[in-house]
Amino acid sequence: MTVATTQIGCIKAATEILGDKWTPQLLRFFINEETVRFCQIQDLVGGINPRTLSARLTQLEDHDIITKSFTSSSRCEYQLTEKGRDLLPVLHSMEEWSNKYA
Amino acid sequence: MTVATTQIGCIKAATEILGDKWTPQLLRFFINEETVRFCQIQDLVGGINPRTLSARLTQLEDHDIITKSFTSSSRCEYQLTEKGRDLLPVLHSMEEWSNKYA
DNA sequence: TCTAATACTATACATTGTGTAGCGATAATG
DNA sequence: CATTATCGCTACACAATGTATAGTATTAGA
Repeated sequence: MTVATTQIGCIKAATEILGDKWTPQLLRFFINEETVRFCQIQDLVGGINPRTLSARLTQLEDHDIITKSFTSSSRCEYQLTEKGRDLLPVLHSMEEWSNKYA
Repeated sequence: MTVATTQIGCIKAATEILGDKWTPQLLRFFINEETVRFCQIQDLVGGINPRTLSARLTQLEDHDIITKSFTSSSRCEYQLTEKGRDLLPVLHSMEEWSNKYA
């Protein structure tokens, strides 16, 4: 009982990130591509609203899961932090489950 | 590129389940308690809307992740299927990440 | 029989996500 | 150097989703 409550609290941080629509898919791209640009994601993911994408990237930055670096005064690219790369095992286990039951 | 697209598609099944608000928390309870009742979840999770809970349970049933069995004509309990138990590794990896960065 | 719990549903509202358009700035092309 | 395309977003109105609160029929327990 107490155990249960404790463990549920502990999953929350991950669900707050991965629970948002598109976020797991986005992170997948980061893992495959190392550095990613805004419009690259738009093209690859297909169907994501730029406003939503913008919100996700900002949120991921705020949580230190990705970093934004400018390649010129107006163009930028994003890449995973260590914290972000640590999500890889989660994404892998999701992939395994998905493959088994797709 | 082609690889990326393939892999993203593969994560989708898991995100469709775990991406909905509350669902990972719910599943956590199933794992700890084996069989769970509607109001038990309401109490344990705290704050989940019964309408939302109802929708989640129906969805999980539709995806063969839980089964519903009646203990009387109007009372029932839910439990994980094998497919549902296979989500345990995902939840564990989410827990690990959460613990590391909470 | 009375009370409390179970497993929900109903309604109105708040929050979140979407489609489409567009904008200022920069990079590529001719 | 002028034109065109691309980049990284924002704005708007709308659709979908989740929430607070209340309520319902049934039933288990005292």
